[in-house]
Amino acid sequence: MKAPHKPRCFGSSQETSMQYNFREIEARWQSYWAEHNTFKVSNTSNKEKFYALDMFPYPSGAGLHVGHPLGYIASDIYSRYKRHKGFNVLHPMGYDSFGLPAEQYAIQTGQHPAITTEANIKRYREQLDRLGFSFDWDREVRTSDPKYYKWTQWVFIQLFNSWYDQDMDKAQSIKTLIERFEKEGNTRVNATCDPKTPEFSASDWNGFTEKEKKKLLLHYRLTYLADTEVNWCPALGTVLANDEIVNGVSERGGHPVERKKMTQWIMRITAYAQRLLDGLATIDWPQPLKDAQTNWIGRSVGATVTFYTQESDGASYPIEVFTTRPDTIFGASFMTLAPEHELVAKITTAAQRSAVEAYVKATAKRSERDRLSDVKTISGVFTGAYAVHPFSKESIPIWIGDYVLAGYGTGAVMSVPCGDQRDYDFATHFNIPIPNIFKGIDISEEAFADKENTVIANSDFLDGLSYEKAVARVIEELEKIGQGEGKINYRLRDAVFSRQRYWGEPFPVYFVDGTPEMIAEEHLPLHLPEVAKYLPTETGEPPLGNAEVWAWDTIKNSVVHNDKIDHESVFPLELNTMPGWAGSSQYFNRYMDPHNEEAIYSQEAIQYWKQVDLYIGGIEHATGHLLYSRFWQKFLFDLGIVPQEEYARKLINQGMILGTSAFVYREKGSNSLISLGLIEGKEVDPIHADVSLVNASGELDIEGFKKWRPEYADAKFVLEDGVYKVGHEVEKMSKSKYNVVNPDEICDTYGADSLRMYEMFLGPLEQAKPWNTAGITGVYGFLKKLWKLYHQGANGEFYVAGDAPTEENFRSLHKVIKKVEEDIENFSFNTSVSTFMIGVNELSAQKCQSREILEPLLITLSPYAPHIAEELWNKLGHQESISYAPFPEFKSEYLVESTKEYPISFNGKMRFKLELPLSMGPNEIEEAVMAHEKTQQQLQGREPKKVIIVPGKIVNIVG
RNA sequence: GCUCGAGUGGUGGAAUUGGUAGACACGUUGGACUUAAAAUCCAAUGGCCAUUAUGGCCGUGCGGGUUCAAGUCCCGCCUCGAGUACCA
Repeated sequence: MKAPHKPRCFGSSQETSMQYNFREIEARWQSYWAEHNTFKVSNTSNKEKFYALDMFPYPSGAGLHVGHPLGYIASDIYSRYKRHKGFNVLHPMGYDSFGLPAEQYAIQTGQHPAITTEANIKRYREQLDRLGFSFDWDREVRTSDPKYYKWTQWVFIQLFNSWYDQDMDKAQSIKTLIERFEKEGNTRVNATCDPKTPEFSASDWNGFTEKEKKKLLLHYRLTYLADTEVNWCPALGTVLANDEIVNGVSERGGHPVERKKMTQWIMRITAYAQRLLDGLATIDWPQPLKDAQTNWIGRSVGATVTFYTQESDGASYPIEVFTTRPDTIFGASFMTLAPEHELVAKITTAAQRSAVEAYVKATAKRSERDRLSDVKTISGVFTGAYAVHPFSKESIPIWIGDYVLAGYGTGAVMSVPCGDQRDYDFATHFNIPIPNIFKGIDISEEAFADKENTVIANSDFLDGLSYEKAVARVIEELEKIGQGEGKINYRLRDAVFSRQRYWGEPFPVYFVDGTPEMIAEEHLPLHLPEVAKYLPTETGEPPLGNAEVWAWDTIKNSVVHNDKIDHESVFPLELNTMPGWAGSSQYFNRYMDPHNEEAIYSQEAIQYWKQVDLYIGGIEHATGHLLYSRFWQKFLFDLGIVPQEEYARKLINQGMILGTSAFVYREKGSNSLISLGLIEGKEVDPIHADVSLVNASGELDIEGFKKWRPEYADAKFVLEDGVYKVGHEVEKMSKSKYNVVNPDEICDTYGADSLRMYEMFLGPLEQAKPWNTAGITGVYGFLKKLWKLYHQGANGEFYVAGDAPTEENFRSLHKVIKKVEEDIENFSFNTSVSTFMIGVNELSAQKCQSREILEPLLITLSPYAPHIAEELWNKLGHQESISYAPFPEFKSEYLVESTKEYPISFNGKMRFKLELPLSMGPNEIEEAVMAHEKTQQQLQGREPKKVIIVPGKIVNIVG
């Protein structure tokens, strides 16, 4: 046996204070902050408040990868900066801890989702703690905590007890509605309600049974029960929202989705459509996000028009249509109904009946997905019925076609083939006439849909009018004959709020004789019960149907065991649970007063914090959480319990950090893996290789790969230059793509400060950018350099010089202060990291070890690299944390730098270079340049121009 | 199809809003230190030409335009990415 090797590296085994020992420093300051409650924040302070919020995470079992903390780092830098600027900063964190993965895991293993969730949260917390965030953990919330979901249930009850008064344009207590019904019925009530609500008088109302009244009130409540066609996913055993479906399959798992009728709780978000739209103008959110919400709400202005069917057997039915082009009404040569339209069966003639029925059946069979993917094929069938044109009184045929959607507008359209391409294609296909109502426009090839250049013709009283005038005129005429009115239509649908899942908030609802009742507020929360299994029951009821303890005793006001029901006042509870967005729709307000058991939050707390000043999170929530939470906030505003109608003043969407995946290439039909350079001309399948098995030059650790993937243990590796080279591709960072980089490992190797700075350095916050571990050595080197600059001697003792810094030292420092402050204010964190590197390089070259320079430099640096800043701050003799030290003020006198040459240009198409002494200040330069300019201008007989000096830059001349 | 966003070295990206394009970093190359490696430090690094230094020309997806001056503004294209999808 040989003697054991000497240690490879002397430096690391003999650590002195010379080394930048980030592991020890970071661990020490993290526990210091925790012990001293450094970031605990009070609701009473003389300071100005600032609220910086992150989208709270779902604690998944995979833990954090380096992409997750990007937004948290940015908000933490901003929070720390604001503390230095003297603000009282609320910077909380919590967990969106209800969700499907924990439930799926429970189904597979039988382990309660709460246990999984708890374990995941613990791991998340450990990972977050290592990054040195300045969260106030005393304010942590978890959506799955009964103390929290009590208030989610509470908001639900408030929604149930409210209706939307369009005259007041706000939500009102349902009691006010009942009073009006008792006095005057519903004919004069202008509410957002079910369009199929019948009209009734006061005496009608007073004559209704309690059950009938309750049923009618559901037409008005802001959350209501209704039978709806929903997206049912058999594999997950649950209903999905539209935004949980991607390309016709479930977002999670990719399972097929079908249509199914179910009784569901629904949120009447459509009541707030206009306010959700208007509010966007008042908030500083990214334009693409605003656009996404605007499109989602989909406001369109037009008119409703009622056509009556031609009388047959003494019956004539009204068909209401919505159109954005009422001006083209004289061009309507047919009508089209959605196949699901309720009048289809009534108006179809005997001769057409079999054809129509066959068509309706055929379309019902086609899944939503087929219908969407096959938009080119034109299909439809004639009903045999005719409608009477409201003005020309001509008969126009009524067709059905699947290009008309039952779910939008009224499910029926007046078809104007000359003005709409879909109507045009339909008319051409079925040989329906295409009358032209546009002056001087050729419609022989395609429809003319341009509003701007429209002059109406062949249209009776609309002839010669422009689009705008014609619209106004035709609406006037329609109202005269009672067959239509101006109308604004929204694409936004009411949001289904029920999920057939276990791991979510239970509804505080029980049923008496089939009608829903709310559990009294003082008995909240209604706890999630234990169940034997997490799947739907044999009878197809949601998982809560498996609970033994699951009915509400109205006498004792408590949940009872099903088998202990011994009197008649025990009623079944709602078995659905709330969707993921329930808990996330008000958590930002709860952080203001998270332990309050009397109220959702105290008025003192919300009046102090008011609203979020900075919200950072991903754009993927544009039409989900970020829309629903605005809806809840507006509702809570109507109730008078929040002071702001919009909860987040400014929002930033951080871009995703992408992973770099590695691939090996297997030749088709063989078990040989071919190196990247040799695959050309061969048919190969790319196979993901774990990125940890690849070195910086893209060479694969073959033995490691064989161990990791035993099925390739016997594979033949075809090498180039003696090594196996992998291919690379940038993809979303994900466990399944084996490209995940763990922040813990980065912290071990380079430290949290390096990780924080590097994540910022990678690129602009809003932009997607690939992770590259190799690049972190840049910022790591910077921190080491800074450390070394203030340590000297054989043992590397901490050292600062007491003597006054030079002008040059100050210049370097103040450049950093100015730029970093500007960059933080503009959220350009990437460029400020460069600024630090330049600054420290300069100071290092100047051999500046001055205390007077180091102190302000550390405060400037501390938002980015809090641990090293805190350590050096402490070595300077400060007893208090650096976190609240005032941000240094930048002094402009240090920034005046004169360059030697000033190119001067002006209209004479000439260019001069002026030599000026370096010592000149801006005023002197301006004078000198003006004097020069004057001479030149006068030589050419022109008026002199104003000269603007930009310090350190070129001379500007403005006319 | 529609809406939005983006195209700058080998790579990630700077450019104070029209004013010396390529800051800073990675990577690469060369050098110093070392038995060697690591670490550290120094130098070079958009392309082409010239070279004794000074230098010259081209260059921000493509084609035009405005301007003394354009990565930046205007017009017309091309490519890529994201979202949305028969919305009457």
